Amino acid sequence: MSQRPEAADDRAGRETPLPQVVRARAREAQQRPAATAPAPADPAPELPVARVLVDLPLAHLDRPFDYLVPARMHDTVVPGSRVKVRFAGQDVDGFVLERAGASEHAGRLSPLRRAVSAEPVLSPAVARLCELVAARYAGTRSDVLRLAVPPRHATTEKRPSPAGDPWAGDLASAAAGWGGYPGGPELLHGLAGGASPRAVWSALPGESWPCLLAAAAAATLASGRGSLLCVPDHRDVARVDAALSAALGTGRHVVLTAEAGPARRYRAFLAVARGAVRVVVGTRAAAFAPVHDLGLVAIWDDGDDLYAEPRAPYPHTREVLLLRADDEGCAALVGGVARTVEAEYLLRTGWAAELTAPRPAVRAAAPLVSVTGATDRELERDPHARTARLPRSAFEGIRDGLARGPVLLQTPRQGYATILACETCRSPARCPPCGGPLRQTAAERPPSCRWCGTEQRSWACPECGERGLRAPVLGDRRTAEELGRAFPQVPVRTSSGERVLATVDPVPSVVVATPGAEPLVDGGYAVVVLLDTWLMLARTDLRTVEESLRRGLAAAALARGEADGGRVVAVGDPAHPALQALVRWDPAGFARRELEERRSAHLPPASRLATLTGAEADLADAVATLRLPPGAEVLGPVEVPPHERGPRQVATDPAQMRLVVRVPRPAGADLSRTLVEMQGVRSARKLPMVRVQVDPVGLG
DNA sequence: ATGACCAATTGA
DNA sequence: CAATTGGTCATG
Repeated sequence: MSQRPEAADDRAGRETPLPQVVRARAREAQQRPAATAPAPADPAPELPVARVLVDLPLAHLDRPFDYLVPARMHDTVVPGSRVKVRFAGQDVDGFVLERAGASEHAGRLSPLRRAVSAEPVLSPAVARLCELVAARYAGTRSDVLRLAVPPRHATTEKRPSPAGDPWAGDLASAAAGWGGYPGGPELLHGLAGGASPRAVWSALPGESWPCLLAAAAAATLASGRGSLLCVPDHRDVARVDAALSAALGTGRHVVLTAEAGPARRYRAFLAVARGAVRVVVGTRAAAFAPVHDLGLVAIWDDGDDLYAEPRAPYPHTREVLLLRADDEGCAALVGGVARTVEAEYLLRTGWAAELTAPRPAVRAAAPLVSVTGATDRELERDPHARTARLPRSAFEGIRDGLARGPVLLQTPRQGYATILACETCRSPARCPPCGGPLRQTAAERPPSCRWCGTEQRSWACPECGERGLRAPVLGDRRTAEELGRAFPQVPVRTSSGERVLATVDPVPSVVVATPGAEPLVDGGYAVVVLLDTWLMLARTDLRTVEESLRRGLAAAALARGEADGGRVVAVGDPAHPALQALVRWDPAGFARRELEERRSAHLPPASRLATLTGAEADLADAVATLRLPPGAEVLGPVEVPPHERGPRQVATDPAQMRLVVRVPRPAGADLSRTLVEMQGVRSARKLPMVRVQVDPVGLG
């Protein structure tokens, strides 16, 4: 520990300069008594070699290293356990991949420094999965391992996991809900019989999908196999948790989320790793859960952006689960009310089968959807509507719905609320120099750009030439206040951000919610109003149209069916394809068209794409060393928009630039391989790293 | 990362 | 000539 200041002194030249070799010897001599070298290794009698994956951030060291297992660690050092080893002069953490009788390595092996515990936290299947994910996303196994294995909690490890009989799934009680889907009962029987079907499931609006997921898990359990169910957030986890308790009884499944806190999280993880439970529900971190005898992976609403992991190498939960299904040969279920283009691609390639209800059943379960334009002329007719800034038909819809039950208003998130738009054509107002959104900061000031701060005194709409601006949406609180004045006889509540309501009572009331925060209501909403959809639909990147439809469908699916009087009013452009898909309740058709567009635009999932981010010179250098497969294109570099940059840039930092590399989908593995190779070379040569993201979610 | 080694470069 | 710097390589 005392070497560091001395080394600094050496560099500062306070001592008489000595030849480097002499200095190194001197330091070594000082170090030897301090570092209590363990007694000369007395290797384990059997399998004395441990293959260890060392936790290092360096791309070129992403491979196993062999160590000698001292005899006293023989029982503790099991495959998948944690160890500490000496590597390049420092103590580092590692996982034991396997024990071996001999090493390929020619040199002498160092002994393991310490066996941390005998708990096999990294199963062979998960170790393979980490390798596959690292390869797919051009990252390192140690980065993926940080996502896959939760931090150790020693106290929890000492306690045994409650062991029950993990088997005996009950198929009969759960089968009912799947009867509404042709192929559904067959899916369940396949799972119960040990088969591994793969399906993209378009759930009916209002479907009690947690029960169907639980039924699938129960069927899989009946075949002696485990299940892994991923859902977007902890509200959904709670619903599936309850459904699993109903289907399996208590103690047969476990909840795995990061929110639970380190002790509870590790406790649940250990129960799975030890095979005490074989059914897991959780959020994106659960995708790596070491479920024994995995028979089924399932993901609900795979278009939710919560599935995009924000830490390197930025894997997507759906892709992790699909890699796993391929590797472990288990069943896969990709379900949702909406359908992502990636799910559509699974159908197109024949990887999965389609599981959809017949058209009449969809019609019967879906609410009646209408679209209304938001013209000021309509607003003027009704003073109440004007106060709430609602089109008249939406206002009337709310009034009509309140006579029959609760009404839901979905408003864009608060972040959207301050963006200005053209008064005439509703195009979002953007800053001419940088393209950032314009906003009004104070009533007396001219509008300014949120990215570069430039004030715009003489803005004119590039679409229609008009000069008028309007603040299109009020925040959800303000909307709620104004609705409260318009409908004083009913309660008005909000659900958004920090205060999300899980449910509301099935009585007349108004609920204002942001996307993803809509409360559930028993029996469904009488009316659902989607406010200002044009605002969300006008955002720049390609994903947002699909995303808007997904959110619209999710809210609309909470309304009663048409036969029960369920109505949905969407405020926006009736000609917009996303709103037409909503009116027809045709998420599959929309996904098909969207996939076709992506294909012709050479965008994922029809192509595989990676972004490289860094200083311009480093990018040029990096891309020059790539061995790109045939058909590859390099686009850019362009400057990274200010709002996407990391926190606080020093003025002297070179501008962050981004370029895009794109290849046909079959060459995706080649692209990832050459990116890994490039990162390895850069890391070994101590060159500045460039950030690599394969198929990033929010491109644009 | 850290450290070792080698070759080219600098300095008196 | 020695000392320094910079690139490359290995780390078990």
